[in-house]
Amino acid sequence: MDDLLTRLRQRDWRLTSQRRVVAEVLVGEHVHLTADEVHARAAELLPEISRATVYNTLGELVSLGEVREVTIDGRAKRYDPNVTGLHHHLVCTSCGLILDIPAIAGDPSPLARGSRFGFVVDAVDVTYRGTCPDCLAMDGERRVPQARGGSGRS
Amino acid sequence: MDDLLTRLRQRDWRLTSQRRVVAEVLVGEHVHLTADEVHARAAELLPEISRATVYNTLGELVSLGEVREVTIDGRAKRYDPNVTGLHHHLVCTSCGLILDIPAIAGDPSPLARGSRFGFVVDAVDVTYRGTCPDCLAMDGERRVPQARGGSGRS
DNA sequence: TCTCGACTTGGACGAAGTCCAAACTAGGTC
DNA sequence: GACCTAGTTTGGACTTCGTCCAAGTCGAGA
Repeated sequence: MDDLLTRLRQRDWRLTSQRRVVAEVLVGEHVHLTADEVHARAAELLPEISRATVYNTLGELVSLGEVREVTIDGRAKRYDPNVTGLHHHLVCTSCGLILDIPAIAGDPSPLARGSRFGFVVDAVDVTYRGTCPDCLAMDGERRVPQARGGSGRS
Repeated sequence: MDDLLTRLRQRDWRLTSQRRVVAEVLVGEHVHLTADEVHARAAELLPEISRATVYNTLGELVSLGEVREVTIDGRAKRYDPNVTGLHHHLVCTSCGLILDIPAIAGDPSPLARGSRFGFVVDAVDVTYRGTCPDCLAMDGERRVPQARGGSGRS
């Protein structure tokens, strides 16, 4: 966390209390929060923080490469503080659980694939969709799908 | 196209003119249209068709497995009529071009990856993001990014 | 401490998508 | 062909997610 703040300050990022709180929420939670969830968590620490500021700050953290933006379900974007290791996402379409899984040998190679089509590729998003162990166990029982936001260790 | 309509009718899908038009637009265009684009195209053939009907019909085609829903940029969902062959998407972040590229040996194996975590995986979305040849050629010239919706042969 | 430019705020706005009740119609039955 | 009914469509209201803007605030260098 302190590392992050130091890095940001080094890049002329003015360190306001709002930005600090947003960064804390993201790094502290280790899950994939939506902007609204970040706002809610941030507001617990700093009640007067505005939605616009949260959006601005998230956008900046993304463009600084400190946070990764993932769109899992086409609804709200989610913010993933895990940018250090290349990883993919395993998503439960029943309960919304999002798990980070490490990329392995044999996973798609960006450069090789893109170059065949003249593209210069700089990122690959891989999302596996399926059903998690818990939902599989619940089997026949009808369950109202609910967003779990991802308890994946990021 | 006729195959599609036959398949749908066999599944007790009531064949209305609205549904026929939406299916025609999707299959005819072979590109990745947004719901709004589908509505605009459909309205050329059937001016009184409503947005709600287009959304309903797209949702049904997706749940029937005749169309694939892809979220490329976190904005509008896009609808991909190519569900026959396993393929990935190559997206130009500069102009919005979307290209279908075939999956190849060495691409992620859904079942194997998911099972390590107790998941039963039924789909994988792979999106490569980068810059297309045209935008690379335009190089330094500042260009207003615009959605090209994807001219990829689906 | 002062100053200034970057940052924050709240509210308006816009795009994408959903919901609902009323009207309509495809397709089966007679 | 006429009738019937459940499934479909419509338009408009509504929700959610996100962006924009002008005015006010504040971090950090001088």
